[in-house]
Formats: sequence, C-alpha cells, structure tokens
Amino acid sequence: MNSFNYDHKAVEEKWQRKWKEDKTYQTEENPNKEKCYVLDMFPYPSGEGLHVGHPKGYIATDVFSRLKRMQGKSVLHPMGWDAFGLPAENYAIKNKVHPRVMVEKNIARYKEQLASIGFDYDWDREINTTDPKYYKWTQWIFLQLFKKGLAHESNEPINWCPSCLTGLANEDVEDGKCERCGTQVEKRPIRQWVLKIREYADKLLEGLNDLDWPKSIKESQRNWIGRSEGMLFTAPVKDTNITIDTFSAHFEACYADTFVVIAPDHGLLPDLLEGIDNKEEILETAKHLAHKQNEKDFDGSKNVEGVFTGRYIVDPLGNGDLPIWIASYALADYGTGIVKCSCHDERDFAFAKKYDIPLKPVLFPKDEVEAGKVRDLEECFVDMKNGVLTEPEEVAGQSGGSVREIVIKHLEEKGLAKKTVNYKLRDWVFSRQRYWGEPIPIIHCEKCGPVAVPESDLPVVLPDVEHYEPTGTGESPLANIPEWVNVACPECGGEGKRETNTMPQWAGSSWYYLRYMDNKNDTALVDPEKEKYWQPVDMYVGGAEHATRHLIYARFWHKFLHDIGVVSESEPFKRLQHVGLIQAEDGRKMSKRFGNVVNPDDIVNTYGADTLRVYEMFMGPFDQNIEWSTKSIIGPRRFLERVGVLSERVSEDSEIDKNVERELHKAIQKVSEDIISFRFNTAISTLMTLGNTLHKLQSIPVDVYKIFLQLLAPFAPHITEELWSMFVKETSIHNSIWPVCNTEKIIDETVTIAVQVNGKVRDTFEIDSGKDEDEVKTEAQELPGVSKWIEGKNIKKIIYIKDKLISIVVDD
RNA sequence: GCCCGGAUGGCGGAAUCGGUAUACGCGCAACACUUAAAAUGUUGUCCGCAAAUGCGGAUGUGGGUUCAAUUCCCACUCCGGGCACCA
Repeated sequence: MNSFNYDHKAVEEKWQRKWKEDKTYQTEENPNKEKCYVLDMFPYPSGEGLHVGHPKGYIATDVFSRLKRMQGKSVLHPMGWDAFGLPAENYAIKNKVHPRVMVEKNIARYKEQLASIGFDYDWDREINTTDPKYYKWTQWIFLQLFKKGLAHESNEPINWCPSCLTGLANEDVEDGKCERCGTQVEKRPIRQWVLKIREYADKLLEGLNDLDWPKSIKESQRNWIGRSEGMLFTAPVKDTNITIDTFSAHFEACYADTFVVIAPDHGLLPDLLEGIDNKEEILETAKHLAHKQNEKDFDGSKNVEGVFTGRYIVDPLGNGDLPIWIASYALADYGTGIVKCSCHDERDFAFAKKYDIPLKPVLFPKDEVEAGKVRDLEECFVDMKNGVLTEPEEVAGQSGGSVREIVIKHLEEKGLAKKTVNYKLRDWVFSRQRYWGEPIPIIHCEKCGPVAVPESDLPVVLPDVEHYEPTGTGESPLANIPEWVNVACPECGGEGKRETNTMPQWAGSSWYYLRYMDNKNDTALVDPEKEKYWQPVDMYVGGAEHATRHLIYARFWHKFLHDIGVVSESEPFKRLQHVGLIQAEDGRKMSKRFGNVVNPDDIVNTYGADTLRVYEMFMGPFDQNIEWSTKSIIGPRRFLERVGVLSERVSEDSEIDKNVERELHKAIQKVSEDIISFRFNTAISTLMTLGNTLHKLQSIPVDVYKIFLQLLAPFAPHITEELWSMFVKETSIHNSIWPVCNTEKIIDETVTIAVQVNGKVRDTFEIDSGKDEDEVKTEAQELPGVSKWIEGKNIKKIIYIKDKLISIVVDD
C-alpha cells in the first residue's frame, strides 16, 4: 500500500548534517540584494534547559527568515547568549561551580537542543555577552555615556534586595519585590552608578509612534515613562530663607489650594524645621511615616497620616499663608516631593478632614444638589474635566477640561507658575554589588575623582576569584582582590582604585543586535558600512515581559549611540512581534517546581522536529498564550506523513486540473501573506486543506507537488528537503525560489450565491462569476427554496452583492 | 481606580473595508481493511424538534443601527495583561 515510511530521525539527522556541511544558511552580505534582519531575543542559558515553550518564538523567526531567503533576500538570522547576571550567579553559588563553567555547560546544552529543532542560524555570527571580546564594547559604550555626562555616581537611596545583596533598578522591582528572587526590597542609600535615561524620556516616547509594534507593548512603555505635564509653583516659606517648588498636573483648580504637604523622607525637612521648637519630635514622626510608606501593603490613598511642620508658605496665588504638613502619601521622588493641596483630591480631602485643615472648593458639579454637597464639604469632587470652575475670574463658569490652556496662560503671564514636565521613569541604577557582570571601567583617584579607563586598556577583564559570593557590604566581591583593585590613576599616575561594582544583567543585551552585524571586529563595535547595510532589525520576536525592561534600555542605548554617530538610525527594532506563552496542560506555567514541564527533546524524538514546529505554529494565534496539548500533536504528524505519501502519486506528465491550479495559487498567496503577518496557524490550515485536495487526486503533477513542498518548507524544513530531493538533485529547497501567485489563475469561474429572504438564507445556487445582475436576481427568485417564501408577497427590494449573495426583502 | 487586549461547538481555533458562522486540527461515532487490535482509509459530527426533509435557536449578557451584525454603536459581566500614594 503506502511504501513511504516516515523515519523522522533518519531524515532530520541527515539534513541537519548536510546543511552544516554545505553551509546552507550562511549569511550572505550581498549589497545588490535587499537585506532582511530577523532577530530573536537571545536566551539566558539557564541550568534547566529548554521546555517546549521556549522554541515557539525561535520557530517563528525561523519560518520567517526561510521565507525571506527563498524570496531572494540577504538574511541575517543569528543567535547568541545573554549569560551575565544574577540567575547564573545564584545558580552557580548554590551548586558550587564557577559561573563561567556553568554558563559554558549550559550553552553547550542549549545549542544541542536548538540544533535538534533544525533552525537556520548562522553560527559563525554567534555572540556571548560574557566573552571579553564582546564586553569590551559594552564597557566602551559605558565610557561614552560617562564622557557625555550620562553616567554618574550617586548616593541616593535605591531599591536593595536583602537576599541578592545588591542594589536594583526600578525596572527590576515587581510589586515591591525583587524580580529575580521575590524578596521584599528595601530602600537603602548606597554608592551607585546611574544612567540618565530620563534625558531620553521624550525621545523614547516620540519614537514609539513610528514603530510597527504591538499596541500593548507601546502602551506599556508609555505608562512606564509616565509623562505628565503640569505647572510648577514657587513660594517662599515664611520666617525662613527657603523657597519651595511644588508640582501640579491638575492645576486647573489651583485656586482651591489651602495647604501644602511634603514627603516624610524629603531631604529639605531638617532645614525647613530649623528653629521650630519640637523639631526633633516632628522629625521622629516623619521617620516613622517614611518607614511606614516603605511597608509592602501600605496604601497611602487609604491611610492618610501626617504631622504639621509649624511652617507656612506664602501662597503665590494670594490666598494667604498655607500650612505645610508632612504627609504619609507624599512621595519624595516624584515631582518635587512637595505638593499644594486642595479639596479636589481624594487624599488631600481625607487628610484635611482628619486634621481640620480649612478647605475652599472652586470646582463644582453641574447638578445643583450635588454642587451643594461639594460647597458644604460633604463630598470630595475631583472631576477636573467636567466640573465647573469659579476661579480664577478668567475662566469662571467654564468646565475644567476646556480651560487648561487658558489657565496655563493666566498663570504664566502673571508669573505665578511655570509649565513643567514630570516623568514616572526613574534614572537607571546601573551598578550591582555582585561578581558575575561586566566590570565598570572606571578608576577612582583621590585627586582626580572617577576617571575613565583609557579605551586602549579595554576590556577590563573580570578577574577570577576564589569567592564570588556577594558581600552584602555595598561592595562587590571584586573589592577583595587588591592586586586587581589597586592601579595607577590614568590621569595623574597617582594611586587609584578600580570600580568594583559590575553592570546589571541588562547591559549586554542593550546593544547585542549590533554586534551580530560584525561579531569579530576588534577595532570597532560595528563597522559603519555593515551597520548601514543591516540596520535596523526588520523583525524582532520575543516575550512581552521585556516591554519595560530590555526594550526600553536597548532603545535608550541605541538613541544614545545614534546621537554620537555610531549607528545610522534612531530606532533599533522596526517591527516587533510578541510571542504568547505556552502553558502546561494544567493551565499553569511550565516549571520544574510543578513537575509539568514538557521537554522538546522528547517531542523531537517521538514525533520529529518538523512535527513540533508545525504543531507550535498551528496551535493558535502566535501572540496568544495557549496550553500545550500532547494529544493534539498527532494532527500535524499525520499531515506530514500524508505529505510524504503524496510523493508516490507524483507524475511528470499529468495535466493540471483547473480547480487544483486555482487552489494552489490561492494557497501561494495566502501562505506568503500569512507568514509575513505572523498568522502561522492559518497558513498551516491552508496547507492542510491543499494537502487534502491533492490527496484526492489519482495523479499529482510534479510542478504542483514541488510548489506544495516549497510552501511547507519554512515550517517543516527536513521532510520537505527530503521529498524535494526526490525530484531536484542540484539545489536545496531552502535556496529555491519562492513561488509567486499568478493573480489570473485565482479568479473563480463559478461562484455560489446565497439567497436570503428577510435576512435568512433560504437557498443557494451556482452561477458563472460576473454574471448579469438582473439575470441572477430573476434566477434567485425561481429557486424552490426561495419561491415558497416570497410567493404572494410584496417584494420591497432586492439587494445583490456581486458574486456573493442576493437579499430579498418582502412584506411580512 | 486608569489604560490595553479578549470571550465563537466536547477542546485548540477559523471567518471582522458587515454579506452562506463554525475553515483546519483534536476528540467522538459508524463503516472498510484485519483472526483481532493498532495504524490507515471513508463517512458523519453546533444545539433542539425521536430520524430524513424541513423548521427554529445559537458567536459572554442586554439594547441599538441595518435588507443583513462574530464584525459597527451604547451599557454591562467575566477573563488576561500593563500602570497605580505619580498630586
């Protein structure tokens, strides 16, 4: 019966070997060809190895890059390793192996696993962030930031993880916990390096508009940057030489302000309280409030608490003296840390009620009864958009939402306030008190301060140490190696000490896509010609969890590199697709902890890499989370087997049936479009349908079969190569020319018309496509299924949608 | 609280410039092949009216626009994600 025997192991091993020997997927840098740069977010080689969810994104880029290669593009599709950082280090400490040894082992394991799935990576382009030849350039970028004043030392209190024993960036904290280990973070003042990402906040926001990225990720970034326009009020503090600034985004009702609050951990407090009798007592309360603020479940909007400072500001708007209170809900690190307050804010209102601070409403609802309640301070009214203002005079009687610009003008012209912008985005805390990271290339000199390591001395190689456990002292383990730490100051030649903090995990991944373009260059980060050729990344695929970390950092560094002329475009990643997670069959995350991990090796062994690939692309929409189902894999496997069986019915001289030809060309169109737009599931169902059609034929024309194989090749590279080689000896299917849809061949000769009577389908009939409208209408009314519904009834109208349907409307 | 997604058979999902809802796959059932089973093939498979024809109902809920709504509009419920003491 069926002599085709699908031995996936033999086929896959054979072709993987052959592709490697033939360098089938070597990157071609051909200036006469259009380029296409397809990139995966490179993995962190963890000790756990891959589960079936990991390759999903890699399969997609593989399919995409194979299509582009067959369409004649120069394709760059590389892979590498993001191997510095806390997880590798923590894992190494736990298992008492040097991180370097661990990382090497894990990379070897990952590579093996990836190879078995048949990806078309060009391994000559491989990179590893922990390779000194690589991080030389990570350090070089840091130095450029330092030289431009965008990297500086600071002692501000930052997030500190008491378990990982290191400072963290704002981005590394999730819900008050260390993103890595889940421990509650604390605020702690330590010496640290900070990158001024805020200076790029507006550029980062504006750049988003031109990117072909998922809406949700752009939205996340906008939220994260949190740009807010408002007014800055400046006022003198009575009986002192101090003036304070307050920021307000909802300043429309600023004439309602009756008091001021300051954050309990605000740096200005001691000065402000100078000369106040119970200064120490107040400071003690402030400290207590600040401490409370840091507690994990503290919600300041519910627990308003505070203490009066004894100080007043002179209201710039002429409302007399406004008392300054310390309040639990005021944040030191947003705006100026001091806020002018009124009854038109829930927290302020609650606070004032609690401490009997006078209030003065100026914004009212339109409803008179409701307005009365606001006037009597029974209710807090905050609808700045629809509420009606009574002050200032210029806008009295108008709604807050309509007068924003007028109020700004009024305040600025009278010199009462200045327009200002605030961001939620914090500067990037860039140092870690840990071993396994890029050394920060700075030398501290008592005379010259922090001095850049000369570029000719890069890389500053991470030395081997005996003990790489974190110290917890605010210094990294590197501080314990005097022979490494003590060096001459590059400026004055005097005694200097190396910076012992290392860079965060995100450093290496903030520019790695540039290195693939020119991964062996020892004299430049990337050759400008190569950069111009490959830039930007045309398709970038990875998890949505990187929206506010890696994807912001990388855009920041890229924009900086653009500003100093290293790269030619202002954005690194033109198009981005995010990959939906594959969850375990129990609906949970796949994790060793739950014992629900499905290993791709097992699937490759049992069903073959091609089946795994087709299945993962067929499961559902690419960007959607979906549950793994080992039961359903059999579908794709059966499909591939049938594709093989079809090869026995291929004939050199059989005629092409018109209908088959039409379906074939429609499939060419559909599959091409679907791959480009990442709708892999429908591409595969189209191929399955075409396969079913071919299955019904006695004899399949060889040209039809070859095209069918080509369309399937990006998804199932091994079996299609094997079957292709039965008919074509000279070239790999993966370097063959992608078929083009002939639009004349997809025109339907006959079409089915549905006939509706009062909106319900009553019958269908076949016509030649493009048939005369009147004839179709007449024919439709004569159909048995239709005539019984319209007989004896008054036809009000007949609508004809060309080649699709007839809709007859009759009186009931 | 604010912002962004989503909800379609037993299951994964398809179809959204409004035009025959349920493509493709899984599962299930029957039949063929087989001593038998598996595999494979063929056929069927949204629900209800006992079956066929036929009729009615169905795309989270309730309204609306339309000859026609999964698709557009309004209100709501639930699920997922982001932000959240941000003044």
